[in-house]
Amino acid sequence: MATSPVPDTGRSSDGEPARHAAGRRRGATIQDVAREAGVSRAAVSKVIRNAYGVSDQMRARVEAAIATLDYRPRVAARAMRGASFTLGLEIPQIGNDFHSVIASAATEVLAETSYQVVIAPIRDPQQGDKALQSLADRQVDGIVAVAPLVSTDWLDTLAERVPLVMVGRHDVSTRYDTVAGDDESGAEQVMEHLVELGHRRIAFLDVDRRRAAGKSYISPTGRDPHSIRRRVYHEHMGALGLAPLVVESLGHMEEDAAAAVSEILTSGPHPTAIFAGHDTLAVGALRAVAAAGLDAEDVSVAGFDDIPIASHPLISLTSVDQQGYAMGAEAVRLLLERIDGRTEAVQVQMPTSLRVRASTRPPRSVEGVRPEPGDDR
Amino acid sequence: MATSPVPDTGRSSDGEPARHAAGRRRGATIQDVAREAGVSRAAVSKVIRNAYGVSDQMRARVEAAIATLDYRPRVAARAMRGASFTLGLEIPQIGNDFHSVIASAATEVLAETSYQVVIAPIRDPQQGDKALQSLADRQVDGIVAVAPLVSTDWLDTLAERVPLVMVGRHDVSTRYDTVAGDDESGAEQVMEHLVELGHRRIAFLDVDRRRAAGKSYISPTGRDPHSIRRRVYHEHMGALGLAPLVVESLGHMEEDAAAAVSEILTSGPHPTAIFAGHDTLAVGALRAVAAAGLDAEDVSVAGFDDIPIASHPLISLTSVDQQGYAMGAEAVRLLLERIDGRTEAVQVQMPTSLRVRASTRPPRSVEGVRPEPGDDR
DNA sequence: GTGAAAGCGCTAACAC
DNA sequence: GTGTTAGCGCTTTCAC
Repeated sequence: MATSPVPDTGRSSDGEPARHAAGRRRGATIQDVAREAGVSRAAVSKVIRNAYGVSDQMRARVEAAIATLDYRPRVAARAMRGASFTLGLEIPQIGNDFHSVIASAATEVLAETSYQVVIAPIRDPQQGDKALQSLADRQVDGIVAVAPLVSTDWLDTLAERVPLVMVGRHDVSTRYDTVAGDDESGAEQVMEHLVELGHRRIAFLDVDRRRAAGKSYISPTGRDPHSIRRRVYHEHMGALGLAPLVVESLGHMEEDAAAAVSEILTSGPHPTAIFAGHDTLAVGALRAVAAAGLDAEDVSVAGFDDIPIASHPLISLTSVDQQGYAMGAEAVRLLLERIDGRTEAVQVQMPTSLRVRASTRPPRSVEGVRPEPGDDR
Repeated sequence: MATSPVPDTGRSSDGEPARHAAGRRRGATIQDVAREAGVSRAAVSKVIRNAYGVSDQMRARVEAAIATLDYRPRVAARAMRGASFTLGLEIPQIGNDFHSVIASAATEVLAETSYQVVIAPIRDPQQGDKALQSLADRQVDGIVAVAPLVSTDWLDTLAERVPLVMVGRHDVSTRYDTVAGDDESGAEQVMEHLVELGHRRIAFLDVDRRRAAGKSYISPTGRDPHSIRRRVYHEHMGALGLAPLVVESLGHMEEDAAAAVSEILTSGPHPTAIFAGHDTLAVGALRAVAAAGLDAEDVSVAGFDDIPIASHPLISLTSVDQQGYAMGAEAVRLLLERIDGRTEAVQVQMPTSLRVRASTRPPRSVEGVRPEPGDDR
């Protein structure tokens, strides 16, 4: 491993510096190092890979040469024969706090290994397959993807080529692993909480997936987190004899949700509580509620994921904690296991717990049980 | 470009499927495609690169073969000869909203080109050089980095190897471009605003950079955004004959800032206003203020960057908008220009404007001019 | 323990 | 217009 903190000139000891078309200097190659150290290329390769069969003396010479030339192995060249020592992380939206938490966890776990992470954002939700595919083209040694909008068959095929772990999918595949929250029980907790507070006109805020996904909309298997949360909502409403009301946002962004909620708040009687499909939508809902001059007693809002801002005292959003950080860490751990040879598929489900905060209150009209306005941090 | 949405088996038409050590199937190669189409490898290469000199007939045959085999060029192999068609984006912290905005912008601009983006998070602020270096090792065709903690010399040397654009640095290098906000005027606007409201005990909330950076602390050139903001703060306080008070957070995270601010709020007389070095710190400060049961008339808070949550009515943070999205887009544009051959360095400075919101109020003790509590969205 | 040789999959000259 | 050739920098047998 090179140690010099400054990239060197890459000038090999015995010749002119290699240059690229645009006059760019190229770094030293394994050949240069071998020459400098007076050994063969293979010997250098062994040293940098920590492989078996190098004498201490040779190792020292090679390491000195590496330091002198500030040699750095080209990942592309290594990837052609062996591994790239790179793991790909695919997240649907950069800037989504829940995804960020997962990414942070992954990055941190990987910091203890010799793997690098590259994050590939999906530029277009319809193109989840493209993004995953391009990660595979990049010859990463494994992929963690967060809830991509692709079919299980497609993933199965991809998994034949590269070790794969999915976060936020409940698929039971034999070829890749999954890590997901217990969406069923999480959603139940939300509904029970709202009902207990006395709410009856409860809306579910979801993304209009058909429009968000566009033409290549993947048929809902019913096993994705949002379908489950929505189904549980419907079941509870049905069981109580209440009329369901689904509010559909045009996208996953806060402003999309705010716009959708604004609309229902200004047109006639509105729900007294909103169960949002995830926290970013919930925060957008809060935006609309506050902008309309209303508060939690007019319209309570609950979310899912317990993103960091949810616990902010000024936001204080009731949400379902599904341990995003642990999910990300676990996903990476599973991936490393897979790279290491495991072939049986594993499904992990994280327990959920409801964090009750100030965004959910008994509706103004009802004499319900006052919750303690406790903030859990 | 292959069009089949599903990765195929990669079985070449005339032989057994290539397999990897771990029994992983490998995809078709350019050789397989050439065989299938009955042409040479070079011909296939020309077709996929859209290069000059291919007859329509041959192009059709090749494209059919590509589709049949679901051929996908290996990025690693391409990178060894030509370009990787990948741009690297280096952001200091995944999950920081300002960085996310920049990353989104970059991703969006690149979506219109044939370039892919990979994001490399810095796992350790002390290791900005490592992260950049590893992006270079990955043979990306260019790099956009957000305010890495490295010296200009180091960047100059790196820039000899790969096209480079820095965001949030005011360096004037001859070898790489910079895009930065007008930190000087932005900070002035904040200070003038706070003073005009009647504040006199104004604190500056900054990250304790020496501790955050650790041993490899890069000497402050004074040209980085935070040094400038802090200097302007000191200048204003000095000009008014006021005693400066710098509150130092242990890190860039919201909770670090909240902890630091909590401390000064509970120990004796506290400032009536806090100018935070960036919005994440400001949101953390608001957390501490709210947790202490105080509001904007007790302690006003202003930030820098105008991250999306700042405009949330429940947060309503006064902040300096430096057009993060435009910065990200501009950085990518400059990088593409550089890849295209430009060699003169360019420095872009974005204008700033203060978004006054509810988090800054006249101090309770003062009869100042009430600002309009306008929220700008 | 060490080195020579054979590729990995692709592109860029240069022949034809 | 099309095919042939020579590598890019690395890893990996397999002799020595």
